[in-house]
Amino acid sequence: MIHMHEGPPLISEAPSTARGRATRERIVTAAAALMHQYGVAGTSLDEVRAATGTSKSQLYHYFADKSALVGAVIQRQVQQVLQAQQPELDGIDSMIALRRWRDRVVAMQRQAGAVGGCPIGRLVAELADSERGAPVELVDGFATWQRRLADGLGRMHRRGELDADPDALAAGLLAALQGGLLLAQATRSVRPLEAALDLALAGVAAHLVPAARPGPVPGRPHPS
Amino acid sequence: MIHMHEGPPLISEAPSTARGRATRERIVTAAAALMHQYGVAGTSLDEVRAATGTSKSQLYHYFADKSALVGAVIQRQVQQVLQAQQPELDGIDSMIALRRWRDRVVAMQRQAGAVGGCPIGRLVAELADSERGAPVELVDGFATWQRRLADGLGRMHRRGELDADPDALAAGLLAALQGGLLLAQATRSVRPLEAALDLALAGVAAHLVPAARPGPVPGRPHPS
DNA sequence: CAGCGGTTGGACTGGACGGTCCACTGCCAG
DNA sequence: CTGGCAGTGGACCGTCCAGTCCAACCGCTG
Repeated sequence: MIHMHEGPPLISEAPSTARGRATRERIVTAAAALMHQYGVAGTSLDEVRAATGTSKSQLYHYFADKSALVGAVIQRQVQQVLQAQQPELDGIDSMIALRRWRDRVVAMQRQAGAVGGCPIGRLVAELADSERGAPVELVDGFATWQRRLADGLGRMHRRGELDADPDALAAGLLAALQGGLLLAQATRSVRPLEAALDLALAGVAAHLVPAARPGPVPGRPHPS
Repeated sequence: MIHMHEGPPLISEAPSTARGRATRERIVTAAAALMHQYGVAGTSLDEVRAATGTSKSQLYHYFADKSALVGAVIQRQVQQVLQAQQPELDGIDSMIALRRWRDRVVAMQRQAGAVGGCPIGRLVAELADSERGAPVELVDGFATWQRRLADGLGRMHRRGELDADPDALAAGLLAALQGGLLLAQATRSVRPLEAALDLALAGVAAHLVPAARPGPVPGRPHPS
């Protein structure tokens, strides 16, 4: 079981030369790929070493210990995932944009051979501990991801097009994505992912205020 | 990395006395609990041994190797999960029944301290391999779970109350549940689970045929 | 009570893995 | 050219862990 460290720095060394930075980068990249495929526990430092053509001392030169390396991998994956959807994620304030995002996510998964779920999701499942929960970096990753979704939804809400809590909808969408990816990974097919996202999108659409205009929907107060 | 075995039996011994069966049972139960909490890789056989007050030779008397034990744990967890929702899962053929199921699942998670996701989900995340996917037992577990949901939905569909593919809806619901549990585990709160299920339920409701109404739905022959 | 199969205890082994240590090399500043 | 420091190579250590082995034990049946 790997526990994320807490407390004092433990930042190990930040490389000061270009070569050093390149090596560190190479290590994190390879480690991220290996851990995505085989899991954190299933990836040994020797494998990372072999995959990068580095030596043991370099790993420990740039990272205090394995959990520090895992921390770096987490940061990288969070950044990577968010960046990959950046364009579609930025301005989700209409059903059309939401569908574009859906298509993008599905396409990415299909391109990846419908194999291997969300890197963040996998890390959470593996690293979450009953008493301390998941590492903060991961929780934060989910949080900003959800916020990005909620931002656009919030705009729709403020425009009076949506009559539900944008945060809850965003959480639901994110959950649908994660669950869809999990099932997709299990069945090695994108179908469950599509089903999950479509169902969630239908749920969002159900909270659309029918006409921009007239009168409140029966039993559902119209937002100011 | 643990791989599930395939090929020849490898069933090890089935206990023939009551005492033997009790011991085997004790081992599987404890192993399931440990693996749910710490993951498969994070649970050593020595820990299982200690938790059950058994000896190494007993573990290897009843299970060929660790992966056989994992297989038994999987079977147990699948059965356990499905059984826990049996009553609510059995006749999901109305929105009311669907909500009852939702409430049941949320209550179970809340009771568990909003900690630790779905046992099956965790196993899938940890054991799924890029090239061979998840162990069949797990995929089957998901499949029967989804079928249970789809059965009720199918009845609604045949009654003309639902205008969508019951299988896709079931997959979406299951994904929402899994994703919701993952987020719940990360944030240690049931909120995301509620949000996920509510959104999915809204999605199902959106596919309800407006009036129960007489006569065939357009384009969809009414079943005899 | 003798024998036997199912069951149990626990020492032992070989290898994997995280982590340490020290000697060396390349690069840049003075 | 040279001293020094970031960067590198890789042998080595202690621990953990899956899996092996054999000697005992229990409870049944003949």
